[in-house]
Amino acid sequence: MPALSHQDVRELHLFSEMSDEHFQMLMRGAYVQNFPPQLELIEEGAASDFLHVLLSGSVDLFSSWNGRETIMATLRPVNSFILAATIKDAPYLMSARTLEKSRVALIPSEDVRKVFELDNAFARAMVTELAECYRAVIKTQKEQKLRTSLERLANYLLRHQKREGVSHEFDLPFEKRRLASYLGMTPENLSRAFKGLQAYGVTIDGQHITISDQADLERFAKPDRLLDDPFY
Amino acid sequence: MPALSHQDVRELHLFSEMSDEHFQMLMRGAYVQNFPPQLELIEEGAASDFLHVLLSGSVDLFSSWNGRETIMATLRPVNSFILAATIKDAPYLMSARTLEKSRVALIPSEDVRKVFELDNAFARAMVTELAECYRAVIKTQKEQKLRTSLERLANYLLRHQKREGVSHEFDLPFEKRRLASYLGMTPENLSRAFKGLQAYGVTIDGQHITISDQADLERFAKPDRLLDDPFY
DNA sequence: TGCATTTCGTGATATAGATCAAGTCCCAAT
DNA sequence: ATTGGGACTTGATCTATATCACGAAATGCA
Repeated sequence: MPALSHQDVRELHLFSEMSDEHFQMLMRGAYVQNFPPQLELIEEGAASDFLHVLLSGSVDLFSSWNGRETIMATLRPVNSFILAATIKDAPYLMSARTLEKSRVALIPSEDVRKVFELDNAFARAMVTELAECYRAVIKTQKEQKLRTSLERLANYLLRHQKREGVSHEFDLPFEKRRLASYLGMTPENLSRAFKGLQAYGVTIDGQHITISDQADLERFAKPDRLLDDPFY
Repeated sequence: MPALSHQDVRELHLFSEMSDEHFQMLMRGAYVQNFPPQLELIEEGAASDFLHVLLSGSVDLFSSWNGRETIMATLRPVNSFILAATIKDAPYLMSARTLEKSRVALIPSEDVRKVFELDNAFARAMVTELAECYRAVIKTQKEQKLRTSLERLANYLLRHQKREGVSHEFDLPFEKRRLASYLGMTPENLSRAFKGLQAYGVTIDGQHITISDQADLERFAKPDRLLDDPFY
């Protein structure tokens, strides 16, 4: 594993507090790989052999049952994923695939569990990480159950706007079919939803979004810190 | 906090591995309270003052937004709840209310965070607990997104049957209106779903369920260890 | 430059489930 | 015994969203 990637991993909260010695133990068996787009990294049901850390690119977590499939989350760098399966030594509950060309660090699960027993700072960082993951899923589930697709889109736009710095114009970060899946709706309905938001001053041209009446959109979207604030 | 309740809490995996000294530190500020049915113990958005441990009775975790409300989970004793909010010192993401007369142990969040820093075994137990909670939510979300209401009911019946020992007859553990909410559907639709399952050999008389054709029901329900096995 | 593929938009229709409105049954209090 | 309320059922709509079908636009590639 090249030293540069080490540094990226080390800077993650999950790994930043542990001792150098234990970090080296983790890195010894770890390696970094470049994956092409649309490659399945993980299949749900398989044993968790590696803790994954996404260094660049992006990754979807998805699940299937009885021929149906749904996207559970979309990950951006730098972030670890499937920590819970790794630490419990349990099968993955979700599959993962790259969306674009991506660099991923693979750390053997066995090493993670061993170092977890040795390093108290690592164990504590894991508590924080898992608590954050837990809360993120709860927020997603709340949003899915409590908001209509139009409301989810409106709030997504407001969140994205905030993330990018508060300008009234910005571009969508990925294609609409993926945005649709991420928001739990079909591409067709996403089209209609964008049309529906025109009534609240949202115009769209290709990937480019313009929010002409911020107050009106917010009045409709009713953003809520317990659902939309990433730090809560 | 009476010694008997101490014992119940101590036996939870979360508290069983820590030192006696640190357990006493937690129990010193803790107390047990009896609550009547339908009492709101926690309101979402509030600061997390106490880690809760349900000793007897049952509790619903639910959320609201914009006048809508949804049940996120139903808890049975003995279990802790809102651990993630407590350890992150963040506001509750869900509200909690008793369903029946319930005994709950309240442990000051500040003490939990303090002991978490001192006791390594406690920190590690927390990792396990949070990983389990995380996986439980993921399973719920998968089930909600991938299964229809009829499929959810069918699988619920199979899970409940297994939990109670594999008899072909059993009683529902709570009233149908609550079961409906738990399964993410309306009471009306639950009625219709029960009728729909008659085609697969399920008969219902009041609270009493009879599964006359186990194989047929399983063929329809397609239970999956990644969704339905509580230990995965 | 031109062709093929994919993405996007839009209308028509289908479907799962919610909501609304009665009506039945059961139980508990008077 | 009578009454009243709650839980449950059932049927009739209503609504959000999915699915299907097709044409237009954009994109990539030879």
